[in-house]
Amino acid sequence: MAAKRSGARSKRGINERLQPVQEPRSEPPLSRERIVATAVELLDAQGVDGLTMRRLADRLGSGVMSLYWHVDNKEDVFDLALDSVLEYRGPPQMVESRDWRGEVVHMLEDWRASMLRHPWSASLLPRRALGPNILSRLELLSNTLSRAGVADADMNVAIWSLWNYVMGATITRASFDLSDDDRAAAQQRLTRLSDRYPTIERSRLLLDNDWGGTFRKGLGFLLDGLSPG
Amino acid sequence: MAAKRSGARSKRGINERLQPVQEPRSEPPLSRERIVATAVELLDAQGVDGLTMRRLADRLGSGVMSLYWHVDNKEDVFDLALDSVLEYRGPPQMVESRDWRGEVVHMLEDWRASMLRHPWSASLLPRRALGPNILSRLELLSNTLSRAGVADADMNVAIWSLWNYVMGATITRASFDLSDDDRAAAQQRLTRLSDRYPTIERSRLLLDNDWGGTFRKGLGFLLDGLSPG
DNA sequence: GATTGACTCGTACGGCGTACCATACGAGTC
DNA sequence: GACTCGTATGGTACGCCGTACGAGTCAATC
Repeated sequence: MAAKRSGARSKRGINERLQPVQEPRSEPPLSRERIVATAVELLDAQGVDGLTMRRLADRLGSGVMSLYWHVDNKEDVFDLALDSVLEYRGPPQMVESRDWRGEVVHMLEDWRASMLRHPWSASLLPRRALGPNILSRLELLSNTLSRAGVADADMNVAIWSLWNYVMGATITRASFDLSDDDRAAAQQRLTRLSDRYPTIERSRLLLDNDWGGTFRKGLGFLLDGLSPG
Repeated sequence: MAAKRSGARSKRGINERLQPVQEPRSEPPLSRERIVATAVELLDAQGVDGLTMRRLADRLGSGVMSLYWHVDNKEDVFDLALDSVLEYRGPPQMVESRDWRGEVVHMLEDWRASMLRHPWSASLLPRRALGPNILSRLELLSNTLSRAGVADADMNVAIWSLWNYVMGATITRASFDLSDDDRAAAQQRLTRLSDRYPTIERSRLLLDNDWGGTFRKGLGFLLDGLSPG
């Protein structure tokens, strides 16, 4: 049952006369854009499992089945929400910089940041198709690498390597985002088994939570390997 | 009523099921192991969404609620199935080889292969905890890199970089495993938009389906970047 | 025989995605 | 005004889901 009747919905009006003052009351009409925006809100607030068509409709003040006029099904909602979150606006100063490495790093860090701002996107991406915003990023990447002198023969490998790295890092980060307590507990569990896993115990692998720094440093290593010089 | 770890069910009669033609009918008793094995079967056959507790029970010839004696809940089943699929037996000849690079490549390729043999595992891993088999692999990796001369300060970055790479590659591969037709259609769609994405169109990024080769080559680049020499 | 603990499972509940269908409304046509 | 028709909304219902609850079975032990 639709939660609230604010009264705005009832005919009530004494006169139907058109009113020049825009009537702002009742919800704006449904639209694909509004549905997607609300879905992102809901996903941000409640995570992947928190998005249900019923809740989405509630938040929109509409009936559940009305959604299906604008979207095909729930999968569709996921696809749209995901792509909507991955738009890229380019580096701050679009100077024709010769700093290809900086450009690549900026775009990939932004990519990661965009996904981490909406952690559900990381776990969603693996099952989704390539939307326009993702393709744009790949295009930009390809372009920059080309200008950087990566050989055509290595281009696809380079792109996929960077893609893999970003995806792996982001998905990992998003899913292992434990509280400090959890992390400490995990490392402690590890310590208890330290005869089994002495090396990773020693390096405190699970305690290290400088995700950003680790990401940047590892990306540097990968670019070292990829760049010709 | 949490299910207890009951180790000792072997108390059972020394022999009771001895030779006579095995009674074809009645199922063997439920057990954690049997549940996990059947869950893997079901996941292989029907994918993540295909696994339901009802179907699992059906396949086991038991009632649904009986499962809950042996596992906590459905999440638990996922965790167990995932870890069960990631066991690693080490390189073929456990020679004390000086070929650290070969060892790393072997383990990571095996990792990828194990997950691709059960494609659901790729989309599952991101949300799961680190099971013993995963930790073993990390331990081995850490060990090998250490012997290879990777500095302690870089160790965690190196491990996570390789982890990221493998995860990204595997998840991507598992989810983009389109048919040839699909792939051609995707590339065609891209061609239609070739003014928008000229560079990736030209490199035929989506048509390249030598996933294994790309994986190996990119891994090589990453190791180049990681290795001191 | 009674008790106990390990194990099995039927029933039921609340929630899900969505198919189907009735409805409402504005615009075009006669 | 009466009519269709495309667009949009949403109530009801169906079948499936995970799992809480509690009753039932059976062997081992007293």
